[in-house]
Amino acid sequence: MAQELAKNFDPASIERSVYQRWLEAGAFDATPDDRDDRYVIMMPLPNVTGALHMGHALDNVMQDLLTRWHRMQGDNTLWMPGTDHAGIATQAVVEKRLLELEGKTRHDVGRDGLVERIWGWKNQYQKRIISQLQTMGCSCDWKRQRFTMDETCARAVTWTFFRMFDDGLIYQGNRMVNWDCHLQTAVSDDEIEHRSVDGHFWHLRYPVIDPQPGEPETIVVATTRPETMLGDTAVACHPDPSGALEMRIEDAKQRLERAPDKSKQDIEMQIELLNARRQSHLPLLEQFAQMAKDGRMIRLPIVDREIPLITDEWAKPELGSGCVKITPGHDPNDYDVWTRHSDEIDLINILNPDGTLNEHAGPCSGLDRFEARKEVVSRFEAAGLLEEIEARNIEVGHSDRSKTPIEPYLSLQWFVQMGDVDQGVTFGRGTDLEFEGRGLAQAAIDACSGWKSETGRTVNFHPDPERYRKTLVNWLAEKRDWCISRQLWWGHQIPIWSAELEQKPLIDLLENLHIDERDDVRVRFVDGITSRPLALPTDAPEGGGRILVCLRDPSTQGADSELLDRFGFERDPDVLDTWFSSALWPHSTLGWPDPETASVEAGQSRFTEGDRDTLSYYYPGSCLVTGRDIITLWVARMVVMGLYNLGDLPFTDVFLHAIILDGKGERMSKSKGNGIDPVDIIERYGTDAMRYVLSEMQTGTQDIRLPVHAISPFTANSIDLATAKHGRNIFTYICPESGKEFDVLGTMEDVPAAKLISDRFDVGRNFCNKLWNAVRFALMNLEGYQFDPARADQLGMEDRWILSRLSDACQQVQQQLEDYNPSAAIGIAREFFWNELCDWYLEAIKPRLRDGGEDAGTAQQVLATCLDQVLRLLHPFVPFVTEELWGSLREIAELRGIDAPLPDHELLCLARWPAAVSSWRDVALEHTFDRGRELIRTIRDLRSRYNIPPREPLEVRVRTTAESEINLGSLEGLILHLGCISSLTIGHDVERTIDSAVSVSSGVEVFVPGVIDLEKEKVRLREQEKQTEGRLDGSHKKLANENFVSKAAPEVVEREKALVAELEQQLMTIRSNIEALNANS
RNA sequence: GGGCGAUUAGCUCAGCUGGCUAGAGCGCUACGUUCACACCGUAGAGGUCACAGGUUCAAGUCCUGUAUCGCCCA
Repeated sequence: MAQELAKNFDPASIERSVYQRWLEAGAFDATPDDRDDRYVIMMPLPNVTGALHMGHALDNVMQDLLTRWHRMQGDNTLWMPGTDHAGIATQAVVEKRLLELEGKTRHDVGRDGLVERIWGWKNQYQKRIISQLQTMGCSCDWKRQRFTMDETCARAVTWTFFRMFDDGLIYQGNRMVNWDCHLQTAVSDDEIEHRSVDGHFWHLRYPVIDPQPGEPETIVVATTRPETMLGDTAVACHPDPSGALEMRIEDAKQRLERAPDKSKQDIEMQIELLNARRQSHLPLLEQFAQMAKDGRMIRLPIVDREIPLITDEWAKPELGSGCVKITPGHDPNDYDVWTRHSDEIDLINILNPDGTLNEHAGPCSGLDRFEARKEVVSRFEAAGLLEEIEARNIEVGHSDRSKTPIEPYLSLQWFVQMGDVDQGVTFGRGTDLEFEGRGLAQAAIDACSGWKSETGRTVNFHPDPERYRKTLVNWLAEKRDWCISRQLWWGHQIPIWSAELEQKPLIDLLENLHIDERDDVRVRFVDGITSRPLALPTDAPEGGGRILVCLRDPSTQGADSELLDRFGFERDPDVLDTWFSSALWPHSTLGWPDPETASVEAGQSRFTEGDRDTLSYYYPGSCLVTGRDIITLWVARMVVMGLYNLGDLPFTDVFLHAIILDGKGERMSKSKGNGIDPVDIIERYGTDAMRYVLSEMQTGTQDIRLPVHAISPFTANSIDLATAKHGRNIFTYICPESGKEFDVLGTMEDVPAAKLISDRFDVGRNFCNKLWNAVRFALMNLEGYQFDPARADQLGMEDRWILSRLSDACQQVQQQLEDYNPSAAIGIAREFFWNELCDWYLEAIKPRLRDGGEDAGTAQQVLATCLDQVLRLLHPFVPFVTEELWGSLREIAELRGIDAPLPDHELLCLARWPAAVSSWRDVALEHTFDRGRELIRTIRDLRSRYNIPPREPLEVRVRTTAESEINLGSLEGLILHLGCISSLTIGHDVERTIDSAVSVSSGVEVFVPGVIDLEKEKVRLREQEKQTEGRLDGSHKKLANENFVSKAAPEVVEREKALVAELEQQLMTIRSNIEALNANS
């Protein structure tokens, strides 16, 4: 006999060994083989900045769900795990620690020293992350695990860069970037959060040089960043203020017509103001425009620089003085103005990379930008040039990483051209799928807008395709170039060497490189803001100039880099944006560009297997699973890179799951102090409990609220963080019972740390325990069981019913998973398992099992089959408990099935996914069974109402129609047992005895003699009468309405008529029972 | 400012293309521990579906507006 299971499920006692069993069996290993059906998920690689939180848990549980489901369906399934170096984020945390612990900056330890420390950090967190993923039960192929900076991925990065450089898609240019003065790097638009802060609008007065009689002696400009005036190179006014104001007024009038009533007043006010302004300001504005045309100059205070008054449409005549200061070096709009007037005005950079002002800032040089702001203001004030200070709420961009204000900063950066290219772009160069496209962004737009790759693939979002497609397309449609350089030390260093060369050494270099024979070196000559390739030594331009050399694989091209050194070249110190390497993830991990030569670390699976290789077998993949906040970052870039390098899409489906929020509805994150570590949940509730609840919460579009509780380190009680009082800062709280302070981030040394949990996981723990006990029950009752296909002909009513329900459940779970609806899928599985199998079937067969004999054998066989199928059905959601129970079930019931044994496997995770057996489905029988269940519930309700103990045998008489009489009759045994009934009479002619309690439902009257409280009975029946009359009244009205009868669908009308007939019948029955009661009292 | 979404029982959420007497789980109330499970069983109470209009024979579901909240973009 199999070993008896413990009374309660203890997850901790099985999880480790079950996972070990999977690993030892190589159950998750993916190897190319003959199968055509493959399923490939590339993990959206978590970054090594820190440990995973519940958001990652959800993301990975969803991936594991899909992976296990497909693996059980027999697909050749690969789930590729890995981690991301996350350039800026990781460098930032390590630098921060370096400063905190050792008081050093990155410059103290140097580039190599810092990078070495980051590798140390990476190793530590990668280990932690992998351990978290494994604890969660993730069925990844760990033997293919990659890191974005390992050799294979690094090669893919430089090859892609090289190819894009060669295609002219990568260029270097001076651009206004978002500069993080703290981290001293450019950050992308995605890495900025806009915050509304209390700021000021300073109105500064600039003197006009030699004003003509009647002209103003000063011009007022306004700014939120006064220190930028030090970099002003012009003041602009509108060339045609009158026309511009006219246009604004016309515009407002048109808006007024379309506007809803509530905003009409606002717009009318605007028009009034514009009109007023025409009166008050227009003459002056016209004068400014004239002065600009006359070439009037302005004397810029403090730095004492002469700058021109120019006209440009960027100046808004309706705002402020109508004049605007132009700082092309430090404002994107002003930079645009500069591009239009570059022959008239200068461009001055006043900022050092660290946020202090440089030598161009005159007396303010050396000051920090915020000190300089004070200094400038006070100097203006002293000079009597400060017109006004206006308090104002302003939007300031802050770096996501350092949380410091971003400065627009002009610097030399590398870009990928996303927009359309004149000569077009070749996608999938050298592959069978090669095609021409207009540009990178356009190709991605097309890919989710009906375009199909050569292999027939396209991108679809789930579960709300159109909504998220729009999000992506809207973002891509801007076709903004992608700034890929970062001034960091951690990441993929840009494989470019540059130098200024005269013609002669340039020719020498080209000859030495054998440039015309090489496919791994490219040289370009920078020509203004564009560059052109030098393919032959004879291409070298006469005057020489700035030369860029790109190496395809610097790690193996030592000779080339030495040569470049000799010619005075320097390698670009910048590294690539992290997303550049993560965009390649779906193919770099498979060995691209060449699996044959891709490097494999010790213990890892190879990229080639016989004549098959991972790249051609597993690319293109199947599904990307991620949060919707990352559509633009991930999806767009992966699609672009997949198409560019391989000509095909990295995935066809994008499953966008919910975002995890805390009890207050705020996004969960560890750094906010509301983030739960999945491992804490697992320790308390078990992995399966966590997975069950996460799956249940993943509905369609609804974000997930998870009220966060802290476990008090003092009392071990749980404290709701949504209502708890904070301690000395936002990461500490006060334990209400002990009054002591605890910390939720775990970073404060002197304050005890609390674990964070959520009681929403109770549900999952309970479910697993129920499942455990159902199998435990089976183990106790399957003693001596032998499989016998002949029993298929001896099935009882409840046997056929549960098999019918099982078949339906399998079909529906499958459907819901196909629709990316885990919540509905697990809901159906739960409903079947708990409310049908446990609540009804198990209870129904208890007497049969007790009595033994052949009928017990049949019940055993059906029970074993149902549990077998339930374990399979639940496995992708709750893998540990099902795998463990699978072992126990197989031990006691070697063969399971009805008319033939089901396909078996030693490991559940490799067993066949249950298919709905259509011949088991019997809707009519289900209907009859439902009537029986209703009857039993009615009897239980009567017991409850009259306080009859559940086990006291009852005599029950049922009056019903002739048809139901037969149906219910077939369930007699079941009803007797489950209703705990001593005698049951069912018939169309059964009479009510005078002292009977009565219950009336559709077509059935239930009498229980001898337990009556006449008054109670009458009150209840009258209530039911009233309710039924109400419903009947409603239906009558509906049917009396001619429009309803003529316009509604015929089946709706039919249904209504049937309802009326039923309700009328019921009402009659109720009334006759009331009459009988009245007659008796 | 532009775009997208949400608002349904005390709590957390389902409710597809309009046909509903609006569901589930938790919580709550009453009863129940010899016979798998108290992390359980049985029964029950709980909702003018945010608000105001409209379309329709029929609106939780469609349209318009209002309020509140969230996300993305500028």
